[in-house]
Parts: sequence; structure tokens; C-alpha cells
Amino acid sequence: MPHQAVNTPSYTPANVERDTKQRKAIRTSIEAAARPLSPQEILESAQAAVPGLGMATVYRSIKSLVDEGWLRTVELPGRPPAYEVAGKAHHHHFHCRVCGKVFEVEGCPGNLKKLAPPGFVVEEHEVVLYGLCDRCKAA
Amino acid sequence: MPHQAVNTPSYTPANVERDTKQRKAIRTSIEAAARPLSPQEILESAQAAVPGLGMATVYRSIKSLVDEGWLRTVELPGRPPAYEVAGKAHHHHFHCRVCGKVFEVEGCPGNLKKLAPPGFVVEEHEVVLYGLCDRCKAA
DNA sequence: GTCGTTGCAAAGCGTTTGCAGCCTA
DNA sequence: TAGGCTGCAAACGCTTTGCAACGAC
Repeated sequence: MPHQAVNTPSYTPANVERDTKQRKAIRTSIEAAARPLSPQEILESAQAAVPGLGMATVYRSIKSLVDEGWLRTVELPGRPPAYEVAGKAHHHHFHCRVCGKVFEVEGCPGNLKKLAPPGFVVEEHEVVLYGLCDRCKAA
Repeated sequence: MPHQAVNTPSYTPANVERDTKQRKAIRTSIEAAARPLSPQEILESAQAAVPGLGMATVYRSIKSLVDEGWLRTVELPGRPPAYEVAGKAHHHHFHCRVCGKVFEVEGCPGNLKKLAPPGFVVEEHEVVLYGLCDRCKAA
């Protein structure tokens, strides 16, 4: 079967994002975190690399990174949304009621589709655990 | 742990709180609904009985009813909080991505405590299903 | 009559947007 | 150099709070 080996496809998306120092700092901060970060946490972390960074830029970068599919929104009940790198294995979250931080938990209870009433179609689900993280439990 | 039966919870007026027509209308609206209501929905529903009712009163009433334990906050990801009468049997929620309404679902997957990392203490959990409700599926 | 409650409006808060200048590609 | 990107500040939508009048007890 023939393939395109000769000329590289000139596939150039209309809106390519520019790789500015602000966005690099934002991506680096999110990658470095072991847990989903809030916009405020992203701002503070990225300001270590780019002191003048403004919150508006953080929100705009988050939005474009989510649109690109690089970033995933983690909407947690009662808290502002947090963000984590997309493409991870299916997992859920643990929300510490003391320090407020969000942690990832592996696994999934399964059998969730059976809970829905007849006629309802389940497409996605979210499971959130609340309690004390190991650090707050010790304190 | 045993929980209260599902039938109508009785409202026990707190000693310090007055039972005004506004609060009666708000309680009645919440009791009449078959699903959790947002503050805006509560306002609109209660205004049928008390036309001059203001949003500030709705928020203040919600807060005191929650503090009393009569009302339960249902915090759903990506939406403003909704409220339902407390004391119902343990249940979870289904969020229709088309009409945006929230429905109650019976049952619980169980085994959730096992998902948490070692050293973490699970006190509560929430399960939210997303998809199409029966009405939106038909349409 | 007391004093908690109400409605209005202003203040908070987190998020979004308009704009002029900056800077990457 | 062009046009996307940034920082500032104002705009927004939702929730909370200050205040004087109201009304349940």
C-alpha cells in the first residue's frame, strides 16, 4: 500500500499556539504537580518562573490548553475547578476536608451504570472521596 | 449506620428563629420539588407565594436551614450548589447533560473506602453520573 | 415593644473580557 | 513585520453583607 513518504504533509493548524515563557511556566507547573491544581495554585507556582505573570493569562492559557486536549478539567463539588494533565488512566479523586487539597486515587468501583433509573443513559461518572489525607490525619 | 426513613421529615423550628411567610414559602418549595433545587429555582418557586421575595432572603434562609440540619447541600461539579431536604436515605445523583437537571438515583457502589491511598481516611463520598435522562433520550 | 427578619443596594470574589503595547514565529 | 499574547483594569455573574424599615412573638 502506498504511503506519503516524499512530501511532508503541510498540515499547519490555523491557530498554532505560540510558545511563550508564560505558557511554558504554566505547563511546567502543572506537569510538576502530583495532583490537580487550582488556577490560583497554578498562578503562584508559575510566578516563580515569571514574576509578572497575571491571573488573566493563567485563565486564558488554561482555556486553550483544555481546548487543545492537553489539560483536563477536574470539577470538584464545592470547590473551584482544578486542572491536571490529560491522558492519564481512568481515576478518581480524594478531597481532604482539612487542607483542601485534591489527590488522585486509582481504581474505580464499577457497576455504576446499573445505578441509573430505567431509560437513563450513563455516559460518564465521577467519584469523589472526602476525608483526611495522610498528612492531616497525622496532625 | 442506621439512617432516617425516607418519608416526610418534620420541620422542628429552632428556638431562636422566627417562622415568617418567606421561610414557609421557601421550605414548601423545596419540599414540593422532586429533585435538588438551585437558589435561583428556589427563588422563582417561592415567589409564587411571596412575590416580593428577594434573593438575599433565599440565601439567608438556605444558610440557616442548612445549619439547622433540615436542608442538605448537593454540590455538583461544574454547577452552582443545589439543595434538597435532609434525612433521606443514602443516595447519589444523575446529571443530565442536555437539560441540566439533577435527579436522585438509589443505591451505592460500595467498596469506596478501599480506593483511597494508605493512610487516608474516607469519611464521605459522592458519586455523580452524567448522561441523558429518559426525557432527553427520547427527544 | 423587642429584636430577629426582610428587601434593597453595595460590596466581595472568582472569572472573563477590552484594550494598547509586546514579542514570537 | 503580522498577528497572536500579555498585563492591567474594568466588566460580569453569583453570593454575601450593611442598613433602616418591618413584623412575628
